[in-house]
Amino acid sequence: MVTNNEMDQVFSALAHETRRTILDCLKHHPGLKVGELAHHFDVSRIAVMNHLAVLEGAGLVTSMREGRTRRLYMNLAPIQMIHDRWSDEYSGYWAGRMTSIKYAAEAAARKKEKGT
Amino acid sequence: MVTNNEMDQVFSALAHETRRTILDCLKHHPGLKVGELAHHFDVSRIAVMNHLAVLEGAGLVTSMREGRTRRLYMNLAPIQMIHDRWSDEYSGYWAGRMTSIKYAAEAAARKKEKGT
DNA sequence: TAATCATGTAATTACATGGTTACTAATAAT
DNA sequence: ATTATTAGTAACCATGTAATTACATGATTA
Repeated sequence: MVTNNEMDQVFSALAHETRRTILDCLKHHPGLKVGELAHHFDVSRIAVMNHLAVLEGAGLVTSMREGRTRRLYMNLAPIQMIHDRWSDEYSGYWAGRMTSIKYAAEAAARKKEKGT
Repeated sequence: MVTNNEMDQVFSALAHETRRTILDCLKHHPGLKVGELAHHFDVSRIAVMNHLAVLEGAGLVTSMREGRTRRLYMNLAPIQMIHDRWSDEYSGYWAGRMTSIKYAAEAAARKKEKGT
């Protein structure tokens, strides 16, 4: 089962570009250390650590101690679980790929109009 | 294309139980009016309207004016687009369903331990 | 036209988030 | 043993979020 609280944590973890980029880093470089990871970003190491705490809280990042360092790993299982549940719950409501592309085009057009 | 900003909006829209429940309501009752929707919740009508604004900002809810009322509809296209992109980007990194179930069991166990 | 009803806006409040700097703790290296 | 390195904690600040109450707008209906 996946609780509402867990969903809150997973979705808000994903709702920040830096955190999504962290996941992407860990995808490409599994086992990265905290400091190494922090180098990839403009914000302070502390800010990155805060983001890590959010990701770990959501279960999206796991880590293993190794001396005075910590090795970090991405874990997509929580997303997978939400995905599995939603595929069932909303099966039949998903638009086809073409429909969603059409929606994207319309959204882009709307944004363009706003700009004038 | 789906921009980082759009992803931020979609994920933070989904990161609140009330908003997820709103989507669920609109799934079951498409064309619901604002006031009718608000009745389903404990919080004030204004709070529900704020949540609606967030969902509309993310493109997850659309609406059509009809006299003095507004009819609301769920739109899953933004989620679909993110899903399509991630399936590509992270294909190969998804754990099998069994693995994610195993993860869930471990998470539950960890939580139980903490409680003692 | 006046009364009513469905929405929407403004102002306010409490709390959460994302960031900073300064300091602490613990391991490794000289 | 001292020093440097890596990670974590504390305190703080600005901004954003989620909720509230009170008021405003705008369409129906009596």
